[in-house]
Amino acid sequence: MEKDTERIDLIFEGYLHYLRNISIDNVILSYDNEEFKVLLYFHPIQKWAITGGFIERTETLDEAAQRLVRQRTGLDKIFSKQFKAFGGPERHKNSFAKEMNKILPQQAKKIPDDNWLNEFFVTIGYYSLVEKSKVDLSSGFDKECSWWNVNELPPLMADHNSIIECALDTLKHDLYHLPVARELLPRKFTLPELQTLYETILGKKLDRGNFYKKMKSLGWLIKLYEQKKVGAHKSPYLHMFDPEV
Amino acid sequence: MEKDTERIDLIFEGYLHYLRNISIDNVILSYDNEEFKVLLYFHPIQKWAITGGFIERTETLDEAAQRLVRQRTGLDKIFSKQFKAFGGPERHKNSFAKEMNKILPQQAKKIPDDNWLNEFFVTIGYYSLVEKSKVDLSSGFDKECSWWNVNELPPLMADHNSIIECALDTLKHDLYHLPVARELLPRKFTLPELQTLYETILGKKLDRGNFYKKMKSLGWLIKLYEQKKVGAHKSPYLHMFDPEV
DNA sequence: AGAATAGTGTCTTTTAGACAATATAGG
DNA sequence: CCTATATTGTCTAAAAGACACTATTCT
Repeated sequence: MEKDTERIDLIFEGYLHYLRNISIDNVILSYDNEEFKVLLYFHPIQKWAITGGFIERTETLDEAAQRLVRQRTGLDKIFSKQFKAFGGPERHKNSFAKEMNKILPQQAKKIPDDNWLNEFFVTIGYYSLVEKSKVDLSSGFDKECSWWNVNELPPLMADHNSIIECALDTLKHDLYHLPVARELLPRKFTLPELQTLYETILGKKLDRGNFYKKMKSLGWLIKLYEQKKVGAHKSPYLHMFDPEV
Repeated sequence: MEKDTERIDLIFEGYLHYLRNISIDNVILSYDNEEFKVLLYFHPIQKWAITGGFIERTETLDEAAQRLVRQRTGLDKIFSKQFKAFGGPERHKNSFAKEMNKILPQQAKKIPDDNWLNEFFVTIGYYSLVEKSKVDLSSGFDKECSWWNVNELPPLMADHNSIIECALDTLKHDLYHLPVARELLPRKFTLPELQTLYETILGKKLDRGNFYKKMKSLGWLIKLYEQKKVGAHKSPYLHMFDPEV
C-alpha cells in the first residue's frame, strides 16, 4: 500500500524532486556460476527493462547512478561508469500514460497526456558491477527484479536491448584497461577462475599462457602463495587485486 | 531588435519547445594555419563559453547537435560525436537569473528565480570538426563568436574548460581509429601536411618514417600521383581520404 | 603410473619506434 | 654540386599469439 502511494506521488509530482526529461539507465551486471547476468525489472507496462530512475535536483550524475544501484540492490560504493547518452523522441512516444491508465485501479486518478513522465526522456547510460551473492533484491522499491543471462535476453522496453549492447561493448574494452574484474569476483581467486570470467564476458576462449603473461604485465594482481584444491591435479595459487591500483 | 525578442521568448517560454534540464555543449574545432582552434562565444553574463543550446522535443540528440552546429556556422552534414554527459547541481547554481537581470534593460521583465533556465542542467558534450574557411559566423544567432587556440584559452563559464579538455582527449584517441582528419583538411593534401595536423592535435613531434608507415597501414588514404611544389626540394605527393572508409 | 589441469618457456608474427639511406626539386 | 625536405628501407624493441614443456595433485 505504501508503495502504491509512493508511485502515485512520483507520477503526479515527481518533477518537483527530479529533473525533467532526463533519466539514468543503469545496466547492473554480475558474474555468477560462470554466467554473466544483467538485472532487469518488470515494468508496470508489462515489459522487461533495465533498472533506472531519475536524477534528484541536488545530486551529480555519478551520485544519482550510485543511489539508484543502492536502492535496487542494497549495496553501497559500487563501481559505476557512464558510457553514453541516448535520446530521441521515439524513445517513449506517449506510451507511458496510455499503458499505465490501462493497469491502474479503476478508481485511480487517470494520468493526463501532459504528465511529465509522458514526455521525451534523454537517458544517461551507466553500467555497474556487483557481486551477485551480496545483492538483496528485496531492498529495492520493486521486487519484480530478476537476473538474466546477457546472451538470453527477452525483447526489452524501447531501446533497452541496444543500450545493454553498448554497455557490454564498453565493458569489453574496459576489461584490459581497468581492474573491473575485481568488482565481480570474491577477494581471493585463482587465475583459471579469472580467465573463465574474461572468456565469459568476451564470449571467446583465451590462451592460458598468453592470459597469464598479460595479467602479469598489467600489474594489477598480487600472488598469495596459498593454493586452492580443486581436483585431481595441480592446485592453482590464489591471487587478489592490488588495492593500490 | 528581432534578436532581443527571440531571446526573451527563449527565456520565458523556451521550455515549451525544448527539453528541460538538459542541453548540448558543442565543442566546435577547426584547424587553420597550423593551429588548432575552438569556437567560443561571449555569453551575455560576460563569460566565454562553448557554443551549445537546447534539444527540441522532436529531434534526437545527434540531430540536435547537427542543428546547433548549423545554426552557429552555416554548415551542414558536419562530423559530430558525443563524448560524455556532464551534470551536477553546481553547474549553474542560480547564477543565470541574477547575472541576466543585471544586464537586461531596466524596463525589461525581470527573470524570476524559478525560471527554467535557472535550473540545474545536465549537458551532453559533443565535439564537431569543421573547415574553418567554410564557416560563416554571421549566420549564427549571436555574432559574438570567435576562434581561440586550444592552448591559449581564457577561463570559461562553469566547467567548460574541463569539457573542452575531455573533448580533446577523445579526439586524440579517435585520431588513430577514425579518419577524423578528413574533416579538417582540404580534399587534397600532402602527407607532411597531414603529419603537421596530427602533431598539432597531439601536441608532440612524430617520426616521419613511422607516420608514413602508420597511415599506409590504416588504409584510409589514396595516393594521387600529383605533386605539390612547396620549395627547393622534392615535391610531396597529394593524397585524399578514401571515400569508402 | 596415468589423467587432468596449473603454470612456465619458447618461438613466431605483428607493431611501434629510432634512425639511416635514397630521391628529387630548386638554386 | 649543395641544401632541404620527401619517401623508402633497415634494424631493434615491445607486444600479441600459437603452442610445447614441465609441475603438481589425486586416483
